[in-house]
Amino acid sequence: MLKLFNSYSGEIEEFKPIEPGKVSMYVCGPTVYDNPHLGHARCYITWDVAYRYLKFLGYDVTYCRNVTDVDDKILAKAEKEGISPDDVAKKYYDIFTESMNKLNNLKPDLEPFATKNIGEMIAINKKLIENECAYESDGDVYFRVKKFPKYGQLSKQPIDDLVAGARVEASSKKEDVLDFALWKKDEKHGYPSPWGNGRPGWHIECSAMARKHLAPQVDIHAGGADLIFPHHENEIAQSECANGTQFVKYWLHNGFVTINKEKMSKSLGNFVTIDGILENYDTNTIRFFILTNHYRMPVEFNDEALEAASAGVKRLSNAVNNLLSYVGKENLIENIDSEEIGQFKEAMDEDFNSSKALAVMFDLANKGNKAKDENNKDSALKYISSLMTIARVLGFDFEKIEISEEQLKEKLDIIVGEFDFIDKNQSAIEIMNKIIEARNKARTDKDWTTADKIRNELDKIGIVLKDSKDGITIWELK
RNA sequence: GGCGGCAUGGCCAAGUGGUAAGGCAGGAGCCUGCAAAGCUCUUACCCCCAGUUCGAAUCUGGGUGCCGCCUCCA
Repeated sequence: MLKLFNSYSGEIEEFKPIEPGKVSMYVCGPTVYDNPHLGHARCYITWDVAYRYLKFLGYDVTYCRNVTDVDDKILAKAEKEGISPDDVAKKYYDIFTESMNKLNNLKPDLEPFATKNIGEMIAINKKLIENECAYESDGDVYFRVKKFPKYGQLSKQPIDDLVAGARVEASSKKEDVLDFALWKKDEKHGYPSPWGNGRPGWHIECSAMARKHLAPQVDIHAGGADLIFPHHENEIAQSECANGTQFVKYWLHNGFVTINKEKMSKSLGNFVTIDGILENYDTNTIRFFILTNHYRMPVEFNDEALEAASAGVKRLSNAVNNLLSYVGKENLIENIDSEEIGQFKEAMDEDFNSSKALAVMFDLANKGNKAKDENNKDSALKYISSLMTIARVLGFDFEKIEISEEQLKEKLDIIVGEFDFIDKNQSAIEIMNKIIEARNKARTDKDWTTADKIRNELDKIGIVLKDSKDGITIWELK
C-alpha cells in the first residue's frame, strides 16, 4: 500500500486515487528563460521516478508537466538577447527537453504550453470575477484573497502574518496587499481579453492547464518545495473558487539541492547547469546521487558526493553487465516477482524511500555476484532479473553501450602500429582476438613485459581486459 | 519576527520503542604472474540536558547548531 506525505495535511497518508486504477499527476514545469540546473534535475528526476513507480504498480497514469513560456523573465531575456520572446522560449524549451532526455527522464504524457491555453485562463478569470473572487482594476485582474477562507492552509501560514509580512507596493492597483494578479495589463506583448491586452499571471497558468488537460480535481500535484508559497497556495485558491471542488488530493514537494549548505538557485547564482554536470559525471551517477537521499530532504552537492555516487554506480553496472553476460540477456525473466522486488516495493511504498530501494539493488548485486561465483545460473538469473526490473523503475540504464565494429576499428587503429603481428586489413573483432591471443601466449611464456604492454596499450583506448579463472579473457569498455 | 524542516561512524545515508540497512573511503584476507572484476572479514553507545518507559536514535520538554519558506525560484 503506497503511502505519501501530503504537504497539505502535513501527514503521511494512504494513497487512494480519485478513480480506482487511474492517477492524474501534475508537475509544475520550467519557465523557459535559462539553462536548467541541478535543482531542476533533482525535481524532475524525483517525479520521473514517482511516475515510473506508479506505472509499475499498475496504475494508468497521466503525467502532465507544463511549460511556462510567457513570463516577465522571458521578456527580459528577449530584450537582452535581442530576439523575440517566442524565440527565447523555444530555445530554452529545446535545451530543457534535451537535458531531460539526457537525464533519462520519461516524457510526460502531456506537456502543455501556457501560451496555448490562454483561453482557458481567461475563462477561469471570468468565472472568478463572476463569483466576486476576483476583480478587474485598470486592465489587471486580481484574486480577492479574503474571499477564500482556507488561504494559507497549504503553507501553514496564519493569514495575519502574511498580511504583516506582505510587501506594500507603491501605487498598487490591489484592494488588499494579499491579493495576487491573475492577469496583467500588457499592451505590447499581451493577448486580447475582456480586460484589454494582457498576460496571465503565473499562478493561473497551472490552474488552467491542470483543469483543461487533466480534470478539475487531480490526484497528485508536485513540484519544488519553494513553490508551496505562494504558487501552490494561490493555485488552490483560484481552482477551488472557480471549480467548486477540491483541487488536489495529494500535494507532494521535493527538497532542494544545496551547495555549501545553501539552496542552489538562480537568484543566488550558486548553480551548476545540467549540461555542466554531465561533462564530468554520467546520467546514472546524477540519478544515483539524487536518489541516495529521500526526496523531501536536502541534497548537498559536492564532488566527494558525486564521486561516491559514481563509484556506487560502477559497482552496480559491473554486476549488471557481468551477470547479463553470464546468464544471457535473452533469458531475463519478465515481470519477476521475488522477495527482493517485495522489499523494493515496501521501500518505495513508504513515501518513495529511494534510499532503501538503492540498498535492495546493492543486495541483489551482491547476491548475484555470489551466485555467479558459485556458478549457480538459476539463482543468478533470478537476481539479475529483479535487479534489472528495479533499475528500470528507478530510471537507471546500467547496460554497457555496445560498440560498433567501425568504432572499435577506429580505436584500434590508434594502437595497431605497436604490434607487428597484426594485419591491419582484418576486422576489428579479428584484431581484438589476435591481440588477446598474443597476450595469453605471452602469459603462458611468463613474458610479463609483453603481456603488460598489450594490456596498457588497450587501456589507452579505453579497453579493459579481464582474465577469468577458466582461462578466458574478455574485453570491455572502461 | 511568523511558519516548517534537519542534526546517526572518516564522508553520504536509511531507520516503524526492544538494543544501529546500505553506499563511498580505509584496513585485513581470498582469487590473480601482476591487475581488473568479484568474494569474506573489519570501524557507531545515533548534537547536549532532563523526563516518560522494563526498555528510546526513535516519544515529551528544554537547549545548541544548521537550513528552508514568508519576494522570482524546482
